Amino acid sequence: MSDFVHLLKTKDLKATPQRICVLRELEKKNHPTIEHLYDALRKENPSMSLATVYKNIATLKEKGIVIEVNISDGKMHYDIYSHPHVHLVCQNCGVIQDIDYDDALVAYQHSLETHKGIKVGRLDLIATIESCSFCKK
Amino acid sequence: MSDFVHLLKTKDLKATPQRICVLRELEKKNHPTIEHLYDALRKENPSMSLATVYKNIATLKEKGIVIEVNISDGKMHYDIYSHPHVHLVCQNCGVIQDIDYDDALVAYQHSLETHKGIKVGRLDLIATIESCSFCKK
DNA sequence: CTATTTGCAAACCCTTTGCAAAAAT
DNA sequence: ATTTTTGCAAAGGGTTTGCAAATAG
Repeated sequence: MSDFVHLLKTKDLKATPQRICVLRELEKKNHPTIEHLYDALRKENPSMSLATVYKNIATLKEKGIVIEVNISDGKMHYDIYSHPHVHLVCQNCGVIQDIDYDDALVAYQHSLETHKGIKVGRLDLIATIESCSFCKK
Repeated sequence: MSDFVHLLKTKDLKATPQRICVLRELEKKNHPTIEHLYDALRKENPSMSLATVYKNIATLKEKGIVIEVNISDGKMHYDIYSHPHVHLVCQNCGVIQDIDYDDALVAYQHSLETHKGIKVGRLDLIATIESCSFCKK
């Protein structure tokens, strides 16, 4: 049994081919939009519907399997959520990269909690850079 | 001459009453949505058009006077941009607060730049908290 | 067999656009 | 007088919904 089938079962979701394809496409780490997913998946399965992509993403989001990445380009991007991480967005080519938390970010979260007397549930951090190794500018 | 009129002139924008009202409403620090702005401004000026709010926000954003705050609630929120800051969003009541950068966040940005060999242009950071002093939960 | 999911189309926002009239400089 | 901005209505684009048929477990 593939990992995705198992993952879906543990979350009480049916392992439909459409759903597994969505996860497989997300796994490629391109941080695709709904439209990207739809275009890619329609090539394998021409009857795949746009609404199915939307519904599956909504379901996977509710279950915490997928997170939304909002880089303010007018469309939502999606990412499989494995552990907390930061997104690095290249202003030049649009590539989104995942960056693991480091000690300095953990320290910042602690400083926030200490100084503001709050408990941070989640940090959504998008760091914009002018160019990256993919566009080499 | 009011500060806003002066600000607009330095950015080569005409100081229309509608534009000044948008800025005044943004100044209240409620991080309003377009709809909030429209509803509030229509009370003072019933002929104020929704398209005018959109156009002014777009113009003010282009000039760097206003920034978009995306808390993933389906609508964009807006904020006057004075200096870099973080947004704290209460999951319970939806209130958005501005938090100034502190040494720990500056340290994190430096660690990113040092370890990844990148130059960060902007950090968009949204910290989600479960409850806040406004909803007292 | 039962509950969930799919696919289609229509409906639903929120946002943008075109254009003539009004206002700012 | 010139250029920008406003207001209206229509169009646009991404997302959601309703429902019958298909599928997973």
